[in-house]
Amino acid sequence: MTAITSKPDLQKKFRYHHGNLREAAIAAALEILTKDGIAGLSLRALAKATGVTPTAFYESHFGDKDELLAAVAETGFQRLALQMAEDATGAANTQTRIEKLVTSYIRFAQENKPLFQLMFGRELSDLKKFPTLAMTAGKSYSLISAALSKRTESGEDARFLTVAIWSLCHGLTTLVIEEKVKPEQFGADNTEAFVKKTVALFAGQLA
Amino acid sequence: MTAITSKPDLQKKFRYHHGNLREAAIAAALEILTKDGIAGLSLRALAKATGVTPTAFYESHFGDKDELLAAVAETGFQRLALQMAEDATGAANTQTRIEKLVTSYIRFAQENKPLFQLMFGRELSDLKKFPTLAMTAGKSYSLISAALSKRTESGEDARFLTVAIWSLCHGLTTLVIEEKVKPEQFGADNTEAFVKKTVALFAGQLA
DNA sequence: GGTATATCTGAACGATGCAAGGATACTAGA
DNA sequence: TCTAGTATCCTTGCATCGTTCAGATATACC
Repeated sequence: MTAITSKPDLQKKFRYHHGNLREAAIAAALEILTKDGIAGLSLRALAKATGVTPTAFYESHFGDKDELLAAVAETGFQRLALQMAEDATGAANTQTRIEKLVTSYIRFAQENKPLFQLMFGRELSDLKKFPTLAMTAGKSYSLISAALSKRTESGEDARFLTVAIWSLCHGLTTLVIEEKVKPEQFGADNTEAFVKKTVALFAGQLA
Repeated sequence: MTAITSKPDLQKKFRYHHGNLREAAIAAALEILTKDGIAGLSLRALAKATGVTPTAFYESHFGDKDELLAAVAETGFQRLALQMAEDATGAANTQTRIEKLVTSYIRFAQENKPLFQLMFGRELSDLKKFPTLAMTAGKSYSLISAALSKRTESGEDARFLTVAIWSLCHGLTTLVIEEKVKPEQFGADNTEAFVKKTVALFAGQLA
């Protein structure tokens, strides 16, 4: 855990009855998520956690349960981008930078499985309804893209490589999380070694 | 569509009231799935479609709704493996065979989006509960694996390459389906061209 | 034909997301 | 400081969901 969320006295600017229910709801949702998974994340459970009635979230803060989930997912994307940026600092060259980014991505998914499932789940599928979410979600994509743009001059090739690496990264992560692929199948002792070996396949394109 | 399922008179071996409700339920579920998505696939809707009471599925055919979903997903995996095998027949070499397999995978997901979402969704996450499903799901993996084993002698490297390609394949598919990545970003006119370009990255390892 | 068993029905329970209208506490203007 | 206005929250209630349980019914077997 090591809750990143600061104490429940966030901004008390708009403090009426509860005092910033929106932020409290998101924080409580993240806790429930790690404890009981997506299935346990009901509005009633959330209401009990925040000391409020199940219908208190409507109209004022979230128009919908999906809007709430979108807000939670958005903080998830922010954390992911943050962690990736941190883990990739001080990378010697493009290749090791990509390695670190991908490894960080997988680690985040493993340590925050339900949150990751929510972020890429089906309930938030139509991004037209959540434009802010779509923007935030693009941050981790931008990190990979930025790492490549240093080496590849042609915009065309850079975009191609970005999507390819980002696909491989996301695919491996998903398959590992859902246990469709087990680490034994990697042909390597651990995930990190596999990632290194995989990224090495792109080495020719990175130089 | 083009229902692969043969007429509703499957095996009438165990025909009691309805006559092979299990197969009828799966067939109806596939129809509802393509029409209304996973959200519309309720036991009550399924009951109405098969002319039966919502509780008729329990005990005798499926112990659970998840068991029903698992059965539906299993036929999905069967169809996927079948389509991939068909699409990859007559491939000149390993590389084009991989290309065709990956392209077929993506096409299946695009043409059967809700089914694909169910197959790799979160509700069937713990495969320990559905051992048959896990086996069937491995078929498409085996196709890629088999395509590679012709060229790579070392089992170690073959497994590594299989997971890498299968990850890239699944990742791209997922991102495209959930519209996290749009075809414009491919740097290519269509999906097929992108796949070819991507697989070409592995070319050095395939020869 | 009679009995056992597999299969299906009917009613009901608890939980869910959500809509509508009333209550309450905060803010702002006088 | 008092009052009006509004944002926030509560209460009640509805439709739907998966699921359980007791009983009805059709099929299979002898």
